[in-house]
Amino acid sequence: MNIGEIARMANTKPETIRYYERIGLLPTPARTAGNYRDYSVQDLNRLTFARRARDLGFSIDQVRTLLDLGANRDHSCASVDAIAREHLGEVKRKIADLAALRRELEALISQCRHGTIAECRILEALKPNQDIPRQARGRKPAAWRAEST
Amino acid sequence: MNIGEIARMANTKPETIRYYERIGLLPTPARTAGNYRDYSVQDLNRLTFARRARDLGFSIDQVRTLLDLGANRDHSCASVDAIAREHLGEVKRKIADLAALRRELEALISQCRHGTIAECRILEALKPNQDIPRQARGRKPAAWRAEST
DNA sequence: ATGAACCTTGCAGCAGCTACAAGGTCAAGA
DNA sequence: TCTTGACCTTGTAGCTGCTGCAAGGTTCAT
Repeated sequence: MNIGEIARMANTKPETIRYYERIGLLPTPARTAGNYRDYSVQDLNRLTFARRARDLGFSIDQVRTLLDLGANRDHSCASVDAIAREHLGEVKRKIADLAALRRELEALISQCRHGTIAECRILEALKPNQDIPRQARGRKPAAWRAEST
Repeated sequence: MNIGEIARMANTKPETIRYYERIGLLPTPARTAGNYRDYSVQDLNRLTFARRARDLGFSIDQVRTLLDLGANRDHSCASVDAIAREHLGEVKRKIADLAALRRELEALISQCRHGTIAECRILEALKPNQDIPRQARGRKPAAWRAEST
């Protein structure tokens, strides 16, 4: 198979495959007489595995490790489990972070009174809160000013 | 204020501030006799605003727009609202993608039987499904893009 | 023979910083 | 006064994971 064929089969692109080769995630393939990359079924399997793991959000380094682990058939799969769990942990953390973010944004947006910029609560809420002392915040907005591009 | 002081006050780093200046997010500041950057309170406010917006996940471009919008006090704040809503939409989409991912990972991990690599279900599940008969079972979650923040 | 559709290499770019290196400046202590 | 060390300056390269482009080579059909 040439690079375009394997790319279609693995649902990816030639550029990505060459990139994977460059960073050592895929072995350097055989070459045809015309210097085209010539891939085997093993190459396709390795690439497909890598793509699937990437789609699940594993980092390139994690994919590399998973591929390496897969080579030792007698080894315990505990390390595989550990990598998956670690990744799951990261995903959960990201979800929590984004959920907090969503709450903040929703609070921000819910304050919009659809007036002018001068009384915009969203911008207010983003502002440095140094001079919000006791009064309502509308009074000293010149504290920050944008100058143009 | 020199760059280190303003950095501490805005809870960021000199490198970041110089970067913001380079990309035009912050204006070029005054300079001292010794060619040190010399920041005003306005600079600090602008930077603090930018950092807060960035912490809430707004892109640099969105921050730039928000800052520009903030300059026209008479303008309607509808565009500010729109940007915030758009960002909220992105955040929600990301949360949904990550939630799908989490379910897949949990399914993967729950299959681990703690045996050898040869019988590892996690690796199995990641493998090219070329010998999974006729059921087209190749779906993947929405192509989510991992990112840092 | 010619043209399209591929392939090759190398390099630049995206976001949003971060981390150097090699030198200049400044305030404090001996 | 001199020296130390903590800052500052510029410029440049690196991070992740690709993606795109340019300039040229190959293959295949017509």
